[in-house]
This record gives sequence, structure tokens and C-alpha cells, in this order.
Amino acid sequence: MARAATTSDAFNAIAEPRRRQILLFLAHDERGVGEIVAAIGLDQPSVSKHLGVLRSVNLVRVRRNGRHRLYRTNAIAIRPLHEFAETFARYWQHQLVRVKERAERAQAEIDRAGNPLQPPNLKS
Amino acid sequence: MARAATTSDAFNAIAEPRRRQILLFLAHDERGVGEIVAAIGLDQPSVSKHLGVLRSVNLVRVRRNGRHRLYRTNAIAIRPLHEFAETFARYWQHQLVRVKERAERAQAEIDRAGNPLQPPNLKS
DNA sequence: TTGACATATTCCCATATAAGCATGTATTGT
DNA sequence: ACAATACATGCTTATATGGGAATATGTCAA
Repeated sequence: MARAATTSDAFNAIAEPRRRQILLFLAHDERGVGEIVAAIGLDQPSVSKHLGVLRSVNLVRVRRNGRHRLYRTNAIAIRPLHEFAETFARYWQHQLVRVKERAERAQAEIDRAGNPLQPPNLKS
Repeated sequence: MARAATTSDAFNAIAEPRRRQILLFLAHDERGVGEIVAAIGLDQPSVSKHLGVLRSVNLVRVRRNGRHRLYRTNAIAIRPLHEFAETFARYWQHQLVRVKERAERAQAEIDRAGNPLQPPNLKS
């Protein structure tokens, strides 16, 4: 089996850096394709194809206005990603707390030794 | 240019559903490969290869214990994903607030009409 | 209608899969 | 040393990609 299609879900669509760039660019307000092209420095057909992928997983909404098509990020489609990542947030927070505590203990060790120029715990 | 390698960053590695499954399974505590195989119902070589991808982007840590290799999710490697998704969280929260407000206005319309059986705003 | 403008779509190709199957490697128990 | 256990790696194949170039589609203006 080959890799899942980029159009299969938000996770696959977002794997591509240029698409993340586009989503960020379209997060605040809607923009025409030309503006996107100018903003991210990629040729127009490529941008249109990326937009096609994003559309197919509902990560963007389109609105037609004359000969322009105004795209905008559909933020809620990113929710599954957020929920997945959120699951791990508390783990790395614990991890960081432990690192911080260790650093503080090491600093206390230095202070107690009275000589800040000596690296602590060289062998343990 | 082809698609970026799955080993290029966390975003690409996480695009694969089985790898997300593995990360969740290894989030709380470390497990041997055999346990992972049993848990997610995939053959051993496939699991090993997925673990290889996850290793290459530091999404898991390994520790050897006799002939076992104990894997564990390295939660902090998921942080870039979380930060990306977090950027959009406030947008969809606004979106949901708007939907809720609209629903409440519609309900108020119904209440005012005094007849809950008639659908509101049929033409506007 | 004709042309100009804004986007989308098609074709081409080098590249990278993920799964299945077979095999290699390291470690332990006897 | 030998067999068994626990993983990792190599090989093959169907499939999908993203960018570049060329072309098609759709809309407005004169």
C-alpha cells in the first residue's frame, strides 16, 4: 500500500509545508489566489493545486467575487489535529517540569559548593 | 518534486494513522515491540518500520532491556504540531460562538412567534 | 465579439512510500 | 555451542505525489 492520499484527511493535507504556509496566510481574512501567489512565492498553478487539496478536506472555504476567488482558512477543520496534539501536551509539561527541577537542584548544588566555575555532578 | 519524506518532520510522520495509533499507545508508558504489535494488530515488520520513522524524527525514545526494546512517545516532539493547531483555535472558537448566537436568535424567533411547530425564517 | 485577466486543470516524471514476505542480527537460556 | 526469542532490515510493487510547462475555463470591459 502506498502512502495515504494528501486529500484523505487534514493530517495528510497539512504535512506539506507550503499548505501550512497558505493556511496561516488565510487564517485572518480571505484572499485571492494572486495574493497568495505573491505572498508565498510559488507559481500560480502550484498554488491552485495546493488550494485544491485544502478544499478537498475542507481546510479552506472559497467564495467567488467576479473573476476572483477568495479563499479563507476553515479553522475548525484543524480541530482533530489540535485534539491529537493536546493529548500529549500534559506529558511534555510534566517533562519540562522535571527538567526544570533538575536544573534547580543542580544550581543549588553549585551554590552550596560555593564555586560557580566548577561544573556540577561530573560523574553522577 | 515528490512528496516530502515521512522522515522529514513530525508533520509528515504523523500523517500516517497507524503511527498516530502507536504514539497514543506509547504516550503513558514504555512498551516492547511485541506489545505494540498485539495492541494495534499489524505485523511485526510493519510496526518496526513505523517505529523507525518515528525514531528518525524523535517522536519516540528507545531503551534496550535484554532482548526487548522499550519504546515510549517523546511528547515534546509533538509541540510544533500543537503550536500550529493552537494558532487556529481562537478562530474556530469565534466561529462556534457565532453559530451558537445564531441558534439562540433563531430560538428566540420561535418563542416570539408563539408557535413552535412553524419553522422560522423560511425565506430570509 | 474580442481581448485581457484570474484561476483551474492536464500532462510529465523523479521520488517516496506502506504492506507483505523473507532474511539478518542480537541476546538469553540450557 | 545451539536453539529460541525479539526486533530490524532488505526487497518488491502498486500507488500517489509536487513542481514545471502548457493549456483550458470563466468573467469582465470595451
